[in-house]
Amino acid sequence: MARTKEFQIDEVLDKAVNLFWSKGYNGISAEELVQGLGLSRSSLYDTFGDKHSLFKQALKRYREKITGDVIAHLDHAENIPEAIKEIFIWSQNSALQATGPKGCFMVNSRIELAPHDSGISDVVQENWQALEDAYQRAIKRGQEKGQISKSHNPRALARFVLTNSWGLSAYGRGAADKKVFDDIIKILLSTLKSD
Amino acid sequence: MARTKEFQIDEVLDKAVNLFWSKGYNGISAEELVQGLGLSRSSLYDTFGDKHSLFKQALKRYREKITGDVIAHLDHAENIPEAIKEIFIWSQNSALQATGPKGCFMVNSRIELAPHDSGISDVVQENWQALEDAYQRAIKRGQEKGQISKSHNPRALARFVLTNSWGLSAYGRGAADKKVFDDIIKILLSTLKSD
DNA sequence: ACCTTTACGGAATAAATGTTCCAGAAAGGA
DNA sequence: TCCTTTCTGGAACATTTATTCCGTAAAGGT
Repeated sequence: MARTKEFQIDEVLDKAVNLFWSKGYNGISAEELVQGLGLSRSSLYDTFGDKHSLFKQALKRYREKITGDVIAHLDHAENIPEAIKEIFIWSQNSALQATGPKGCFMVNSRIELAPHDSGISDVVQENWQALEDAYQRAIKRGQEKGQISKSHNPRALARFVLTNSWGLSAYGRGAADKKVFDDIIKILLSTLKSD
Repeated sequence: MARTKEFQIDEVLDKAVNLFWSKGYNGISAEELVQGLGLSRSSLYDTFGDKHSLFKQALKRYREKITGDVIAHLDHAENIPEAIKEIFIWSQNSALQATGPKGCFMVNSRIELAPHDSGISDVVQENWQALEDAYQRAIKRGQEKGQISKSHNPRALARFVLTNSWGLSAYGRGAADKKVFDDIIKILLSTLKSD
């Protein structure tokens, strides 16, 4: 055997997620990545391949960690409207905090790269579908429990919730007003419950 | 007097809008701009300044033409829910067409640049505010006419509509399913009308 | 017809970007 | 302890990028 790596792959990948999430694929340079990730150029290329390959791995890591958590939250929820509200509040908090990357890494990547990069588009597409399915399952259970209106089918409502989530992700990427989040969350929940 | 320009500034700006809208600020090179705009490098820099300045002018042009049209449409509308529906159908059509830039140039720019570029952020911010105000005016008239539910105030509903519009803009930037647009439009309009 | 002003085309430039390469050092097994 | 493996730091590379410069040509007013 030989020398072992001086870094944890997942830790570096988490840093890569934050860097790409914050500045985008084209917005960050190889030099900034080397600085931000804290390992040498050669280790970076040996371990993760080129910039595009690193980006894709970071995107997949986000899919597992962040999106995975949201899906788990929905799948374990008892009170569905409350669970959805919590997800939106979480998004609101991250938008209003001074530090940390803004918006949603998947939405950002879809907008920056999806039209011209089918490899990235595939990852982003799977992420939307997984979320749509998770919302759909949760909303269906919510309807069976009488927590959510049955005036629209679960699939359509899932897409509706997700569209609002994406809209707020885009909004939260710029100067954001808490009142806008409050308004959206309030109306969205009243739409889910009404009937 | 001296020689006159061989191009129309606004025509070039329209082309610049399409190029930046399609590939983003960092995604397009100066070389591609020269090719796509059809004028020489020196004319380009003499007339519009550097790349960043050209981008800002393109963004402002979009604000006048595209956003301006939407606001005018809302301000002249008699049937408000119908007018809103038309705007969303227009967005749907552009997303489903094979050609042409996808999504909304303002949303794209907010996501790519707003967090790190205050000059661009200002333009994007003004665009959101102008649209929010226009939706607010229209929805207020709709409520007075009995076309729109009064269970939420016009400002909150305006923000809600705009968030859905932005969510669909992000969605429409990748592979888009007509059924998703149909679902969102249907639920959004039923939310506006219900009481 | 001339002269001033300004657009034009393209070469030229300096900086930044993504990537590779190499020599040395460190780790662990034999 | 030695040897093999492979990680590491940094120099080096080719390419691309954004921008400037300059000689030439064209337009319009006098």
